[in-house]
Amino acid sequence: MDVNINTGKSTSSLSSEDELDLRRGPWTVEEDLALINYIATHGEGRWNSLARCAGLKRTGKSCRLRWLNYLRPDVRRGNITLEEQLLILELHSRWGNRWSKIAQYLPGRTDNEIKNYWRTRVQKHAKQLKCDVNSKQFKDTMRYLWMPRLVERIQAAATTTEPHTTATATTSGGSSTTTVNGGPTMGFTDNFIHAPVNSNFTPENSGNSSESFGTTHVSDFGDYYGIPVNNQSVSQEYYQGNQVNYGGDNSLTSPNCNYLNNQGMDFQGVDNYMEQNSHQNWSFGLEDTTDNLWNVEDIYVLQQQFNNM
DNA sequence: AAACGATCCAACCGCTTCAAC
DNA sequence: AGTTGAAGCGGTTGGATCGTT
Repeated sequence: MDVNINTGKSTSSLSSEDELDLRRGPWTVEEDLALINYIATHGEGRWNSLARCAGLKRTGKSCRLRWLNYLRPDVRRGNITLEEQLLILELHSRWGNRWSKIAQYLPGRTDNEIKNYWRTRVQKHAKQLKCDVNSKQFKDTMRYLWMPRLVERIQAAATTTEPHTTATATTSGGSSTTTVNGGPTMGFTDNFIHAPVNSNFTPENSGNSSESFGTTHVSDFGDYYGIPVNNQSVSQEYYQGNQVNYGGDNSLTSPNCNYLNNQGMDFQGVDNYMEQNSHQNWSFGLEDTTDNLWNVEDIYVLQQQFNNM
């Protein structure tokens, strides 16, 4: 029986693509170079004819995907940073699985990458909490626990980056600002964390090393409980008061819901900022080197809360 | 060292939307 | 208005890698 060496399929059941002897599966270095060189000369678009003209035995679709998700010079590699996590959570809470729309606000990140992050990390936490990722409980947990924690971690990490960078994170009287390397601060109308633009980002320095961004390692969340912010253990304070109250009126408060409410944290501010700065890369590389956001005790407490609802 | 399971992510698939004619 | 091809999008898959036993 004749078998197509690329697809492994019997030639008797070949599709039109197979008949053209189209390749599938992982791209080779030669294919990548051919695609890059062709686009460098002729530009992108018209993917089917591009694939033919470039001498690639691939579908236009495959070429487009390879270019957009991997070869494009501005594609950012490496771990999703804390700020990016925060953005993803916020934007997903608003738009759901609109990955490409979300990706528009994370320069250099592809919809595919964000989608993978969501499926592998966020859904994993939902699984740990034994609740559906689309349930109100989990969404509330994200909004009132996870996201405030991310904000704290961003601030804490920014603090610990000094004096390696000029990062500062201050909170006083309900305001919070973060500035790194003298970059512009985020123009949130409220007191959302002010993250700067990383104007130094290039594909070359976008490796896994957080050093490439001039920032320091962010510790595991388990260790996070000891990170002092403003000369006090915010996280401990946070955790001690960490009792989510689900009122009969569906109101939901938590200690760091206080962060949201008392400090006037209003995600309209995120909106405003993103509208103004969507063309910019605003991450400053506080890579989350772990997805261990919850420790065992967290999960237990949350499960208890869910069970009591 | 080997086997196994879990996790990650690049790539594919099918469907929808858009634009040109 | 209808058709067709290109592009975009979200869901899914499968192989590579990593961690555990």
